[in-house]
Amino acid sequence: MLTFTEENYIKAIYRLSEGGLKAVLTNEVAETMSTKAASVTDMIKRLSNKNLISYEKYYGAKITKLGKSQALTVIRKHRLWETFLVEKLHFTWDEVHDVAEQLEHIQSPLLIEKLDEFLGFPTADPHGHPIPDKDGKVHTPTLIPLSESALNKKSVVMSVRDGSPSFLQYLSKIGIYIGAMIVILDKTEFDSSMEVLIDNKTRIFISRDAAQNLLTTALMK
Amino acid sequence: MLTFTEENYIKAIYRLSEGGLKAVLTNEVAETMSTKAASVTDMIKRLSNKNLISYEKYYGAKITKLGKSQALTVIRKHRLWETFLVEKLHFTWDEVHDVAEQLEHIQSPLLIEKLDEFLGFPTADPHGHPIPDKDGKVHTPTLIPLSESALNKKSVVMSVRDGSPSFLQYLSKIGIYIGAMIVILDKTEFDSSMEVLIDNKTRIFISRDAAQNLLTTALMK
DNA sequence: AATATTTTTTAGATCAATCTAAACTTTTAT
DNA sequence: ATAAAAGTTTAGATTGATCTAAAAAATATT
Repeated sequence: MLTFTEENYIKAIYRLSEGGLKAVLTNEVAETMSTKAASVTDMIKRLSNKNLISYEKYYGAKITKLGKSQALTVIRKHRLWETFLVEKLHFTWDEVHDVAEQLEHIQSPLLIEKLDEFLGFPTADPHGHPIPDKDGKVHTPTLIPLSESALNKKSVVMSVRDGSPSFLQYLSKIGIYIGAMIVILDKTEFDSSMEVLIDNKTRIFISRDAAQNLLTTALMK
Repeated sequence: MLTFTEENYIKAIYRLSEGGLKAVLTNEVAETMSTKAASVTDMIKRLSNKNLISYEKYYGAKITKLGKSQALTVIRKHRLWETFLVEKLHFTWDEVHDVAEQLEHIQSPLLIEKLDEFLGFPTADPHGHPIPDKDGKVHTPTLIPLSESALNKKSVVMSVRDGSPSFLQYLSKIGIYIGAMIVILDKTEFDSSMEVLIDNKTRIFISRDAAQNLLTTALMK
C-alpha cells in the first residue's frame, strides 16, 4: 500500500507523463509538487523500488502499468469526491480542489464503490474531467479547445485545461461553467481574442489564453 | 494545526480521561493506541509543548481546555462521518468505524459545516453517541445500562458502551439497534441474565454483560 | 523498612519525508 | 571543443513517529 506522499507523487508523475506516454524529468515533478529536486530524486528511487515507475539516472521516470493503475485509482477517487462536494454538499466549483486532495487518500474500496453508487455512477466530475471506472478505464470524448472551434458553431464546455482557482473564479464571474453552450460570434485577428455568446444570453470578449483553456465538444444539430 | 497522529492521541487521552476529569497514565494510552509506553512518553511531551495537555512525570497527563476542544472537534467529525456512511451510503453499523477513523482527520471546517447541514444537523451518530456541536457543546441525555432498568419498564436503546465489531454484530443478529424499544420481562437471579422483549415483537435472553453494555433512556409513556 | 515488581522515562536507532550544499552529468553557447 | 549554464544526484541534517533496551521512579510485598 502506498503512503499519502507516494500517492501524490505517482499522481503528479502520471499527469506530467500525459497518461504514461513520455518520461518525466525531476525538475518538472519538483515544480508541480512545490518541492526540491533532491526530494524528488529520493522519492523517485522509492517509487522505482516499488515498481511504480522505471527510472534511469539523469534521464527521467517512466510510469509502469502498475503505477498507472495506482494513479488512476487516486484520480478516480479525487473526481468522485469533487462530484460529491459539488452535487451533494453544494460546494462551488472553485472550492472543491483542496478538500478533494485530502479525501482522495482515504483507503477504503468499499467507500468508493458506495460513493460511486450514491452519486449515480457519474462519468465526469464538476470540471468535466472524466472519472476512470473501477478497472481504470477512461472514456474520453474528443475535446476541442474553444480557440479552434469554427465561427457560429455551437459548442458545449466539457472541461478546462488549467483548473487553477483564479481561472475557475474568472469563468464563474463571466458566467461560463461546465455544460455551458458557447458560440463564437467573432474572432479578432491581431490578438486572437474572440467575442462569444454564452447560453444564447450573454455576449462577452475572452482572450486567446482563456479560449485555449476551455475544452469543448461540438454540439450536434 | 495538529498532525494526524497528534489528533489520534488527543482523542484517546480525552476518552480515557472521561471528558477531561482525571489524569491519564502512560500505559493506558499505550494500550488503547496499541503502541509502546516509550512512544507515548514522547508524544505526551509534544502535546504538552502544544498546550493540549499538562504533564507531570510519573503522574500522568491532564487534558487542557484547548486539548479538550481539539478532541471534541475530532469526535464531532468522526460521528458526523459515521452518520453519513450509515444514512447516506448505507454502510452497516459495524462497517463504519475504520473508515470514519480516516475521515475524521480531513481538515476543512467548511466541509464539516456543509456535511452537518446535509445530514440535517444530527445530534447522535448511528451508535447513539452524541455529536458535539460546532462550539464543542455536547447535550447528553442520562443513560442507564439496561441491566439497571426496572422490570416491565419501556426503554429505548440510545448507545452502546462497548462498540466492538463482535458486539455490534451480535446485536444486529438478535435484532437490537439504536432506537429499539426494550422491555425487561424477567431477570434471572443467579447469573443476572434476563429475558427481554424487543419492539413488542421478539422475546430473547441476553447475558448480564450484554445488558450492561446497552445504554438506554427510560421511555416516558 | 528493605526488597521485589511494575510503571515510566531516557538513550539510542530506524524509517519516511524533507531540506541545503556540494558534486556530478548533460546541455547550451561561444 | 571547451567553457558556462542548467539540471540531477549524492551526502549529510532535520523532524515526526516509532521501536528496543536500559535506567530511574513509584508501588506493592514480605
